[in-house]
Amino acid sequence: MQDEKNISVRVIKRLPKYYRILSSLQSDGIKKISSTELSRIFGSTASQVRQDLNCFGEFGHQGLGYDVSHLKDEIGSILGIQNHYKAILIGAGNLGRAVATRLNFDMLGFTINAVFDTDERIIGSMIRGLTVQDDNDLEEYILNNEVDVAFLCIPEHSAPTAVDRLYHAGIRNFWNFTYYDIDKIYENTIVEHIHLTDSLMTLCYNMSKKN
Amino acid sequence: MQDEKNISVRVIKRLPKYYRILSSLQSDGIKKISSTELSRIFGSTASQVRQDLNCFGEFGHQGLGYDVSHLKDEIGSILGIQNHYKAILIGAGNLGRAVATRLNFDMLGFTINAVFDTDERIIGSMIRGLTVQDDNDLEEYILNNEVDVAFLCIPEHSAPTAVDRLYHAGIRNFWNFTYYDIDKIYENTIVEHIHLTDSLMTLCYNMSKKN
DNA sequence: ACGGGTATGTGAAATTTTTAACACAGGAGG
DNA sequence: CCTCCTGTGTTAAAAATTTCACATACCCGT
Repeated sequence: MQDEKNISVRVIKRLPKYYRILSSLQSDGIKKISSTELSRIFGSTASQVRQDLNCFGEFGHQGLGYDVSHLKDEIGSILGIQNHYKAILIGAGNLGRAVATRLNFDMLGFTINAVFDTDERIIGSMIRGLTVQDDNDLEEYILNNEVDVAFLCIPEHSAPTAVDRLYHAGIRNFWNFTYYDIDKIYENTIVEHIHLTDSLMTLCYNMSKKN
Repeated sequence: MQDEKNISVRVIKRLPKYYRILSSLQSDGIKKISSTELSRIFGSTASQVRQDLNCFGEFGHQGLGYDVSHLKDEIGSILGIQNHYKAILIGAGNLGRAVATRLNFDMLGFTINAVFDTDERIIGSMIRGLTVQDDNDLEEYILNNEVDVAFLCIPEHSAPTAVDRLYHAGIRNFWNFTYYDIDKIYENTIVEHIHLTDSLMTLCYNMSKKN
């Protein structure tokens, strides 16, 4: 691919939204779109759209705009969703189940191949066609199966122990719903966070400011 | 409070993390902290910490640092967590239950006062001491009870209808787990999003880049 | 009471990010 | 085949954000 060194985090964070919008346009049967129109849907400026896309190559046709389908595929490719990384879900409580059932992973570059929990009442039950396994069997599973990433849907207090086990079993990539600062503690990890309470506090601020 | 006009979104988004860190320090019995030490925990620079805090006033003591407890309270006050906004939860599936049970709302400026769902198998069941109500009774509830904000934990396709009903019943603030662009469509709304797939795609990108 | 050491508050510089401006490629129409 | 028009790619300016640097305030020990 192009030289990927100088792409800012800011641009990367916008790519999924472009991808989402383009998918939607594609479903609606729209073939072409201009940066102006795309920026209107996105909620930004045409300049920014062109600037963003040009980080990765020239995808448009002058005087004509962008081919929706092609641009979607290009962005998908930049994001790496063709990879189908193998994930395991740690924690099969409400959050774990919500994550597993809500997202269409096949379209997102991931597949969940196993689910683990410590709660004996949950172990053995089914989630999306997978049997919830005993947390004690985690290391053995990782040893015998390729695992690229762990989705951490466990309570806050379980995070340190769980991460330590996962890390020592060789896992380096995490989708983390807890506030435990993995990449501060362990070398060479890639971590993406979902911070629910941070989001809620931001909402709180905005509501308070309004009144 | 101070003049709150020129505070950037960037600064606001960092406040919850400061609050979280300070709470943790307080639990550990730490009374004072310097901007340098705080920045180390946060993962930023001492300058940024001081710059951020000075947006809202002078909370530190020169040569001494910041009083953990006092600073925490100040930031909490800026975020408005003393407000205890009245929330209703729309959708009592896995995600709704996860949100309701996982977060300690009392410490976050919110209380969930009612839960609604459309699924007859779920209606009548309990979540955190609340009985899940029939979605059809939504408007009546809002008419008779003060409601500040709705937490949208419903499937993607239900969002347009649900938001339309909520908006017309008078709700203007949303914590939105769907991709439905409320503030693009309805005037005068405050919306905070949790975009799960966007986060996952960012993770995908970072993993792909690494290899 | 006084001097040394520490860490804030702050204004200015450096950097990053966004926006504006425009030359020009490519298609459509005459 | 030529001209007009649309909308990209790109360079330059503007705005925002982060970092630097330092004067100054305050505590502490002597």
